Amino acid sequence: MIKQRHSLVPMTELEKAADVLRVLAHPHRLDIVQRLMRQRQSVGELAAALELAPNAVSQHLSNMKAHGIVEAQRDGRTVYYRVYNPNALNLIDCVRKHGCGRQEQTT
Amino acid sequence: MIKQRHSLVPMTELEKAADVLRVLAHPHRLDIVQRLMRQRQSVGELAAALELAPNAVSQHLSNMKAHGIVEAQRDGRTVYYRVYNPNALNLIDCVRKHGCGRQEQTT
DNA sequence: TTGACATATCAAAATGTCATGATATAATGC
DNA sequence: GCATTATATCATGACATTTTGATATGTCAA
Repeated sequence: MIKQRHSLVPMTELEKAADVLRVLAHPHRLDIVQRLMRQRQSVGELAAALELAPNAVSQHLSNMKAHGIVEAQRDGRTVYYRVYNPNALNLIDCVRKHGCGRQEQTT
Repeated sequence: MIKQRHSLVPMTELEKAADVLRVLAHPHRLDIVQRLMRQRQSVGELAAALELAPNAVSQHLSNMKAHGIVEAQRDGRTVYYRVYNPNALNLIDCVRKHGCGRQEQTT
């Protein structure tokens, strides 16, 4: 078994990755995504669960949708969202599993 | 094999995760981390590789150090950095592996 | 001690993000 | 059509981040 050195991800890819990370880097949006990982939910359900104004939740969702993280599905007058991008899902899972473990720092 | 539903990560944890994600959500910092994953590097080496001013790189590093992502080690007048937080490392690996795959969106 | 080099810190302008309230659109039932 | 409910969009002030140049610190060699 030969130890393989990773090749460097090119800048264009890093920019895309940073775009997605920036969207995920918000506690409310992380919370939304982890809930959508369990099952699809409507804007209103999420707003109630997170105790946020519906328009705030709608904005977070539209932000994530624009970045391909979630997708919408309208049913009557309620709109259900689900996680769309499986890689964002992987990332979230990574965050969830490891707690993204920041040790307490000595600043 | 029973299908296990994930428990929800509490808000306090999500905030910590978001903190780290926010720091990683920058193309230059991602680039720095992926290079440090291969081997430790000095500020000057990184600055040359990224074609950035040394002070800019130093600031990125100090930001990441403050969040426990990298650590510094001085050798003479040059300061070497390496990845410190193994979970940040996992996250980066996740980003690297999957390209953090944003499909092109239809906005 | 002085000069040179490597890194770090500081400050300010430019830019970006967040939260909030007001308004707009979409779908339903009457 | 009109009222109601569910989402979405827009605008704005507050706040955070990024970039840049100027300055400071730390280390070495002579």
